[in-house]
Amino acid sequence: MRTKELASDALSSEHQPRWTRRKEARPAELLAAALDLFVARGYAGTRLDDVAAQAGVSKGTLYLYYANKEELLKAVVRENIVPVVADSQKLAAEYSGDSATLLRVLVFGWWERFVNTKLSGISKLIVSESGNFPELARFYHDEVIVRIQALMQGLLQRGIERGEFRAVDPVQTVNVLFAPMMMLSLWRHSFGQCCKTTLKPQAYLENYVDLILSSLTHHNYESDYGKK
Amino acid sequence: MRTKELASDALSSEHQPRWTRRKEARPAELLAAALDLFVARGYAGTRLDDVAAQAGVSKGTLYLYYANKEELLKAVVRENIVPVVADSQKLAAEYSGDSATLLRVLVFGWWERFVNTKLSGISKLIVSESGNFPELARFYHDEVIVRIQALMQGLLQRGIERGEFRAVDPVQTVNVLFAPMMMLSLWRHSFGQCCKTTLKPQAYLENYVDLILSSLTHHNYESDYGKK
Amino acid sequence: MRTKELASDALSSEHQPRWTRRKEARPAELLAAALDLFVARGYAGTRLDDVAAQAGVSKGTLYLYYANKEELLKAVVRENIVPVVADSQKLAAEYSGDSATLLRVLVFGWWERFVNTKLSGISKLIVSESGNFPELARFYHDEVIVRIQALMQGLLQRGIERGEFRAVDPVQTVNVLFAPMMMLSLWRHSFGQCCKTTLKPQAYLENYVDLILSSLTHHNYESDYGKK
Amino acid sequence: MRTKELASDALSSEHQPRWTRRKEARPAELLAAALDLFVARGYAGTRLDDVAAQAGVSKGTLYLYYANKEELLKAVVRENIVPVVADSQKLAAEYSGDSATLLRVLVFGWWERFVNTKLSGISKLIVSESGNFPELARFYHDEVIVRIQALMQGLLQRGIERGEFRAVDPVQTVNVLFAPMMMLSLWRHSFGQCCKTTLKPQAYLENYVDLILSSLTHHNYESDYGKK
DNA sequence: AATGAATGAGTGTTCATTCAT
DNA sequence: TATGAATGAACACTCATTCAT
Repeated sequence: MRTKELASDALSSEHQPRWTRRKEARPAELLAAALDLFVARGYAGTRLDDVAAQAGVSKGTLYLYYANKEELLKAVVRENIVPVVADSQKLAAEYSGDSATLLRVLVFGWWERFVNTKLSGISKLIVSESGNFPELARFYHDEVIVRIQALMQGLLQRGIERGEFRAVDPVQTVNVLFAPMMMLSLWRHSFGQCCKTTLKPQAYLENYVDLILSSLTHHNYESDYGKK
Repeated sequence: MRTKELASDALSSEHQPRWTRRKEARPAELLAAALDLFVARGYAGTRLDDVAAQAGVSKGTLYLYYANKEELLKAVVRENIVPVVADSQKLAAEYSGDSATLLRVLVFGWWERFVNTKLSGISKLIVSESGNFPELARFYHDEVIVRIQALMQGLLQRGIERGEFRAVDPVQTVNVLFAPMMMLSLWRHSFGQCCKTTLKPQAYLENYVDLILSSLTHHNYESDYGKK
Repeated sequence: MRTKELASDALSSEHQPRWTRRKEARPAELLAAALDLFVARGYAGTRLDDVAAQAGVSKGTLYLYYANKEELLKAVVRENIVPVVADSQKLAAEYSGDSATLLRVLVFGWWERFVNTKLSGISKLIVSESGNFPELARFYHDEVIVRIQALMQGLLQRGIERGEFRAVDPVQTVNVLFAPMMMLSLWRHSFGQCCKTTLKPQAYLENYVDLILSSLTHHNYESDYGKK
Repeated sequence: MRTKELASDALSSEHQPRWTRRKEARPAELLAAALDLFVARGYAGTRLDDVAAQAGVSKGTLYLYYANKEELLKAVVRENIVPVVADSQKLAAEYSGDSATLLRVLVFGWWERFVNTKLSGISKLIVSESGNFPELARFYHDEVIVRIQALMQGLLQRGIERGEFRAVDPVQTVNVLFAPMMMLSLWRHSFGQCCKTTLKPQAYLENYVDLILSSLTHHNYESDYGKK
């Protein structure tokens, strides 16, 4: 084994044999397979045999990269979450137009880059398995949900400050604003898979934005917030 | 319960019967135990041993009432769902005041009778297991979700007809209106269990109703709906 | 229930109410059901639930009459075997004609009263379960097989003494003579149930008798028996 | 094997590997263990734990090779049956002497290579379990019984054509000829195991052949066959 | 680095048996 | 005598994990 390593090191600068390149690619393939299966069948319903098979490796190989099933799940979540937040934050920071449009852009951006993607399956997975893996849920909550909500909260404050939105409590309102996005993610991976449903994402999102904006621009509405 | 225990304690020193004939009570006890555990640990994570133990019977007894684990799950769902819909519909039919107040009453009614109850755990369960039990999800969708949405849709139409609400597309809007309620149910049984969260149900619901009503009463808002 | 019993007692001298007669009939009904099911499904494959159900009683009742499953099996065998041997022996004792005809009569008698009857299922059952219930097999061997072979042996000796049959070793020959009868019983309850087979009982028995008689009446055949 | 054991003994004081890679040998070992136990205890009475233990592996290993208990049984039957038929047919094809001797050779050949072997246990097993596994019985019937009977039928026709045997109906007679062989197989694995019996295989077979030949060479016997 | 044969604890399910009524 | 609810030991089968190669 020692000699083998030395030999391959010696060769690696000249040409890349297939297995060397795959060495780095393995985790990605494994995570992709795991993501698919975890989302499709849930944690318990996913057999590592199948993950390995779908990734084109043997079951033993899986254990070279991930200590056990739980670690694999954590890796799936971690690896897929990092880009999400970064994307969102960049999107928000770059924008400089009016707040209503920014809301629109954000919402449809999330649709394209998250909800309409395998990534939304992770939300579903984490919600489903939160009972068995609380730390994972906490991780996801802190790394993803909190940040997105912070983003939304910033948007609300920006709109209020610029006089575009009426004064609402940004902290509490954010939870409500967040709900339809989260539900859309869960819906697609639950009832969306097995029921004939009237919910059409585009129309749903249009209505969602419409509802929010009509509310936020309703300057003479007397909410409870102002009074307290 | 207290008196019962004392009474049986007084007698128990002589001999403890292995079991008591309680055919009528059994199913309810079993379903209660199953509901608790399914909600807490998910389908796969729930052992029938534990369900039986929590119900105070042996594992074999479980099979006298439910053919297998899946049937037990189905029974849990079915038995707990029937009253929900009835309650909701009665609540709506009885009301005759203004639509805004009706919305308030409905929302806080659901909170009290569903979301703030074990029943919301069923929603979580069904969403989580929808991949493994699509029929069950379909059943829940058709029996619960669709009916509640129909209720909400009726409310919207009522408000529009009475001139209380501006004209929105009732069919699409309903999906958005439904989202925060559904999310609250899921949230309580996922992140609500393991994360420090700013989400406080009462405030959340207040804001939710506020947001909706401010939108629906914003008569001079130019939505896309009216234009098409 | 109390009054019912008293009433029926009072009436019982005049006519037999159904349940009183059934009290004595129970074991017979149970044995009949058990015979059917044991034969059809084997010992392990027969559930006492089904035996009870087919006999029209509850499972608990079964245990009032038979201590356990094994005892039930033994009873099935014992109860059904008694008449068999008696029948056979009476049949043989009564006959006074020529030995060839006696053989014919015996063979076709067994066919009618044993092989072509549920009873042959018992043979199959005992052979099948001999590994698990050796005592039962021993019992059957001693009570049935040995006696029938004794009968046949007597027939052979009678034929030889009367000069109708050539001299053969009665003890050893009997085993061979017995084989086709036994196999017919087993065949009907095994391959006869599931295979398209050329074996037709009537023709089979005709050929069997034919073969034996042609051999036994072959006086100038030089067998090994005479020489040793 | 000897050297291997010694070598491993020398090393074993340090650590005993949990298992050794023996993929090629496993099926044979498992089938041998299964054959033994199925024959000894019947299908239901055989625990896969025991099969695995007797084969020196864990229960899980069994499932690497056979999908379930039924498949294991089928494999036991299939694997052991193939050589039987081939042997029989070769034996018959090679012979060129007189038919009586051929009969003798065949009968004692079967004794040595089948009846006096574990293989006869399979017959017993299949007869016993024919009710639960009809397809298996059918398979055995078509692959083994039918072929052996065809062999015997050929022998009869050969003898008749060569004038060595009197004219009998080969089709029906074969069933009778086959019976004593089959019964001997069953007997050995049933009553032969638990009863003091006069049946001694050698003498039994001698008498069997004797009976058949004396019949077949009884040229002036008036059977029913010739008359129809 | 990669394999895949082997493991064994764990769980759903069955069913003979018991016993309060 | 009869019931049938309750039991619990037993067993087939699964699958995450290990490790010799």
